[in-house]
Amino acid sequence: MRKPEPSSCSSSSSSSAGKDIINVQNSNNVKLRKGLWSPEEDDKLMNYMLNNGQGCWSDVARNAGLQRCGKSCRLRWINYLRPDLKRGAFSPQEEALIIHLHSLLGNRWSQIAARLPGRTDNEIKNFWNSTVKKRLRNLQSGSPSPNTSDSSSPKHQVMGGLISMQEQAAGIMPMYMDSSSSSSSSMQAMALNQMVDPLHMFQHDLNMSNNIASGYFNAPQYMAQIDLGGDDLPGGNGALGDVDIGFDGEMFVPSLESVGIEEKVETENTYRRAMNNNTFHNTNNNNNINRAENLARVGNCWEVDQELRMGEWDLEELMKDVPSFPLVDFQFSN
DNA sequence: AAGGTACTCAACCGCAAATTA
DNA sequence: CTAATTTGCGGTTGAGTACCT
Repeated sequence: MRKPEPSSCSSSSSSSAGKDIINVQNSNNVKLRKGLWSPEEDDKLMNYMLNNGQGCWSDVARNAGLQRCGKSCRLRWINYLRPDLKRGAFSPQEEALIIHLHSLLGNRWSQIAARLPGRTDNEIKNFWNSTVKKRLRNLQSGSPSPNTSDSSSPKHQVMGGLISMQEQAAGIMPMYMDSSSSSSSSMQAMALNQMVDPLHMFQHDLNMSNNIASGYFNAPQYMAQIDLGGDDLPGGNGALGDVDIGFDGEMFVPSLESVGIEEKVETENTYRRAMNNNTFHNTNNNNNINRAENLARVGNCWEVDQELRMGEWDLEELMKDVPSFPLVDFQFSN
């Protein structure tokens, strides 16, 4: 282990992370550009990657004729140019899953991103830091989120539902809501997550919008195979509203004092096992296989069977019952 | 319409792990 | 085995933009 060379991408020629184009020199006196990528640079990198695949990133930068360091090329490809990237706002399911995964994984953005194909760790990190963190803060202070006032956008409808849940939660379990430390943030998210169960959201979303749920699984079939109605889950009573993501019913809030992480995970696992065994595994179709192959061909950064480990406990074991998104792609038709 | 504030997101930095020579 | 290099990650910054007063 050693520090990177001063001439590398982390050159201290500028402390700005801003978007001005700044030229720095590497050890070969070749000027390296920094800052925003031009469309021409994007084209060069895209063409090179599609034709040659991923190799050593410094070679990519050189061979593609880019005056960028390899690190910059890698970042640009992973966060912006990769053909499998999703665009647009996070779906309610993705949002719920992020909250859920963050409660399990903390700030391990790359591992969270690995469960959300088409999303990058940077994207998720930004989403968390700007949107979710703010909501947790509002929850902590008890003040309503400014976002809740905008009920016109679908995203805000969903998150408005989230907020109202958070506000309910704030009165119930204030002990989890009073610190900005990361661990406490995780606890907040966990507390939140106990009510914002992604599976519950999946189920409700399917209930109310089978007509728009498309992609790799058949929603009506799913409903027929497993009875996971809101009444079956500890997070809801099945009395679902028509706009918010179904939190307007009364909430069952488990005692947090009595539910540790392991218990919580096991409780959730109980519900997820049936789901995974009966539904998701049956949906592994050719689309997914081909997609995975294509991604491998262009050097994609996530792997379907990525092995996950965290600290001293077996992350894979912990995560095995969390729906794996490579098997379920939420694409909504217009 | 103008100025101020809040928010988003692309891109940077530093560090550490992994890999290669 | 060691040093050098590459890769990957999480934290942070700041320009651009949307929203508010």
